Amino acid sequence: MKEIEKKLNDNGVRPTAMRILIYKYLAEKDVATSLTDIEMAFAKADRTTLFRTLKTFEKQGVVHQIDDGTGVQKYALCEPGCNCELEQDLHLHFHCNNCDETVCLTEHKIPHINLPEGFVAEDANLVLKGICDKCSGQ
Amino acid sequence: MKEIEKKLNDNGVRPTAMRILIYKYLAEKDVATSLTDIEMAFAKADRTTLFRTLKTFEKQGVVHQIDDGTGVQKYALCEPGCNCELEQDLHLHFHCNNCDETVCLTEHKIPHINLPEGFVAEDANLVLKGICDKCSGQ
DNA sequence: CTGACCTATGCAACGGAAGTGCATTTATTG
DNA sequence: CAATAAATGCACTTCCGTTGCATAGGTCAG
Ligand SMILES: [Mn+2]
Ligand SMILES: [Mn+2]
Ligand SMILES: [Zn+2]
Ligand SMILES: [Zn+2]
Repeated sequence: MKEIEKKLNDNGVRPTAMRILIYKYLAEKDVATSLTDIEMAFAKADRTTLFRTLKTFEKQGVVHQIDDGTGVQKYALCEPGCNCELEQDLHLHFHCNNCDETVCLTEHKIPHINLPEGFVAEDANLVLKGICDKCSGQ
Repeated sequence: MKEIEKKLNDNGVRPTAMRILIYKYLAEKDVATSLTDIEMAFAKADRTTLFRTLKTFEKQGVVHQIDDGTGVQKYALCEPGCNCELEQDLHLHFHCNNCDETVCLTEHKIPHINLPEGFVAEDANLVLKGICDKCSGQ
C-alpha cells in the first residue's frame, strides 16, 4: 500500500484514497481498462472523478492511453522503465476478437518504418487483432 | 462518369445519383474522409443516407475504413488491386498533427510481427503520426 | 488553532458521432 | 400497370468523452 503512495508521489500525483484504489485496480488487471470498466468496479464513485483521475495519471506518466480500434479509450499502467511523458514507449497492443480484451505487448516494439520523402513521424500506434493466448489455448 | 457506374456495378453496388456523387467526391480527394466531411459537402443530403452509403461501399469493397486514432471513422477508396473484402490490405496510414489530415500510404505494407506463443494475428492497424509532406514542405 | 487557499470530488449538463426503426419515395421486374 | 424490392429521409437513441460550477477536504501561513 505504501509503495503505491510512493509511486504516485514520485510521479507528482497526490495519493488520495480514490486514486490509490484505482491504481490498485489497474495493477491487479493484466488487460487494458476503459473508463466504463472502472466505473463498474467503483459503482459509488463519480464518473467524472474516475475520468479525471485517469487523465491525471496519463499526464503524469502513471498510465498510457491505448487506442485499440474499438472506439473506446483504454488505459494501462506504464512499465517501471517506461517514460511515456517524454517520448512514446512504442510497444504494440493486441486486441482479441474473441474475448474482446486488449493487452500490452511491452516486449514487442513497433519496428522502424521508412516513410516517403517529406513525412516526419513523431508517434506510432500498432494494434494487432486476432485470437489471444488465453482464447487460442483451449 | 460511366466508369464510376461500371465500377459500382462491378462491386455489386447500385449506382444511384447520390452514390455516384459520393464516389466522385472521394475520388477527387487524396485524403481519408469522415462522414462529417461528406455531410458538409452535400449539405442537402441526409446524414443517414450518407452513412449507409459509406457502409455499403465498405461492405462491397469500394472503400476501406480507417481508424487514425482521432476517434472519428474515416474512409478512402480502395486501390484498383486491393481486395479488402477477402483479407485486409495491410498498408499503413499517416495522420498529420499539423493539418489534421490522414492519408493512405498504400505502398507501405505493415511489416510482419512475431508474436508470443498463443497469439494469432488476423488483422493489423498501423498509424504513424507526425508532419506530412505538404506541411513539412514549407 | 484558524482562516485563507488550493486541490479533489460530485452533480448536471453538453456535444459529437455512430447507429436504428419506421415511413416514404424511387427503381426494377414480371 | 401492379407487385416487389431497394434506397432515401426523418426522428430518435445510445454511448462516450468532456466541461462548468458548486462543494468538500486537505495544507499551510500567521
Ligand atoms: Mn501498452
Ligand atoms: Mn488506406
Ligand atoms: Zn481472447
Ligand atoms: Zn499536414
